[in-house]
Amino acid sequence: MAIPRAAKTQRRTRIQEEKEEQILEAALDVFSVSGFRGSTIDQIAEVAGMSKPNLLYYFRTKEAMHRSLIDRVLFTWLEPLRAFDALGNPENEIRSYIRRKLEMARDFPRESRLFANEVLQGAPHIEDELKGPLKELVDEKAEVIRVWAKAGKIAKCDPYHLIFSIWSTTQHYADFDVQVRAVLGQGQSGEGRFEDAARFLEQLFIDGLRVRAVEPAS
Amino acid sequence: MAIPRAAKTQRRTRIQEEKEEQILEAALDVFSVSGFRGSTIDQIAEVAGMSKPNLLYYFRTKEAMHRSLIDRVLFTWLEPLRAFDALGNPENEIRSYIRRKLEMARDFPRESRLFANEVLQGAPHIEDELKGPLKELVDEKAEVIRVWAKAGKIAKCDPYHLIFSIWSTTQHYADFDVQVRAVLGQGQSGEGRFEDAARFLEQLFIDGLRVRAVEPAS
DNA sequence: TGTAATGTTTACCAGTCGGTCAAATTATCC
DNA sequence: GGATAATTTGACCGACTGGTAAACATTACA
Repeated sequence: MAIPRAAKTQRRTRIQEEKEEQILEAALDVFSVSGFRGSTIDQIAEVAGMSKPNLLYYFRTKEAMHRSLIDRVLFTWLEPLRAFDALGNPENEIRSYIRRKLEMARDFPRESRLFANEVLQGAPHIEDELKGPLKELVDEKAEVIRVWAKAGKIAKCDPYHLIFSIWSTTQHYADFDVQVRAVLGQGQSGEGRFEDAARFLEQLFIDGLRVRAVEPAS
Repeated sequence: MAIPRAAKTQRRTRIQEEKEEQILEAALDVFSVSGFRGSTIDQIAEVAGMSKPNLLYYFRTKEAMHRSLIDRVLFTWLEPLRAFDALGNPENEIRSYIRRKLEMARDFPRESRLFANEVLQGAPHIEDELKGPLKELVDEKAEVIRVWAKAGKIAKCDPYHLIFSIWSTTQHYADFDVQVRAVLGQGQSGEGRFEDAARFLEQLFIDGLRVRAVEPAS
């Protein structure tokens, strides 16, 4: 009859898969620009090309759409950090991490902005994820870096702030894209800026973390 | 009689000054958290402790309030970059710039988030400022850095991306404060993280930009 | 092919949004 | 103290908000 709201059945219809995909795609468009509060279901419906009640047939509330989107994107988003390998060569690992994060900023800017908006506005919907899975993953990788530093493979440094600085510098090119373009001017607005950024950041972090041959006596 | 909307008289009343101050203070609170679209006049009115029509007596529209806030804050915000001195010692200048930006992130996080929200959402209200005054200032300082690099005082690097990286790493501690706290955990949530960040970033940038004693032959 | 489940839409609701208006209150200045 | 200008407020407006109800259309499947 009428009542069953999408997910009541055990198996998901082809239509359900397609439409939910379509909706989340549109939701990503809208939420990533305006944040949760600033976005409206009508906007998302229009981008998705369907009526508002139809959206609400697949996701009962605006919050459910947002939640669903966050869940789906978060895992992928942490992939580069997860790939950080304790057994690899430190310089290579750091270089790879920077490159991967930068590629994600280039290829998935909406995902980056979705999180940026959320965190910027106090992370009201993802506090648990930050304090749980995210913190655990960072703790684990920070320990790896700490060991590297202790073994003299890279310079002594605070591993947490190292991770923060890689996050911020790379995501900057997605989150603050408008500003970057404005400052670089029309000429540099192709994808070349990502190449330049990669070159600069790799140099900065590799040289910045290289162990000084001779420490000045203190 | 009724009509005169605040600024019609030549001289501004004491009350006008006070109330406008009070309103902008509240507006900063609200806009910096929710962005323009996500904020409501009612919220601002409540924080400011006055009625909505009273707010609209001083600022005709929500947009006018936002505009006014941006204008007032932008100048201050660029102060550290403006202080960047072409005649100073490169290492000292960079170190000072990092420290000043970090202090601003610590002392004026709302201002940082106000801009972050705005830029993140496509900078619909400050596009002109970005392409005009901001770009000009950055161009000027980038030239300074370029000359330093050419003279061998710091490593060869793209000055624009250097500036971007200093912006992003420092402002990260204001804009993504919730995330930083979540990852560092309760223990590190005092102001100590700014000290640690300063130490790390100064090391990273100074060592990362120091001219290599011997360049490997290429 | 029939029919039950699934999918879609129109019309609508109560609450909120930005903003106006006129009346009431307060400050200012002679 | 009174006239005049400045300030403040409650009541209100039309547009928009998230969300619902029920009728209608389509699909899957026996």
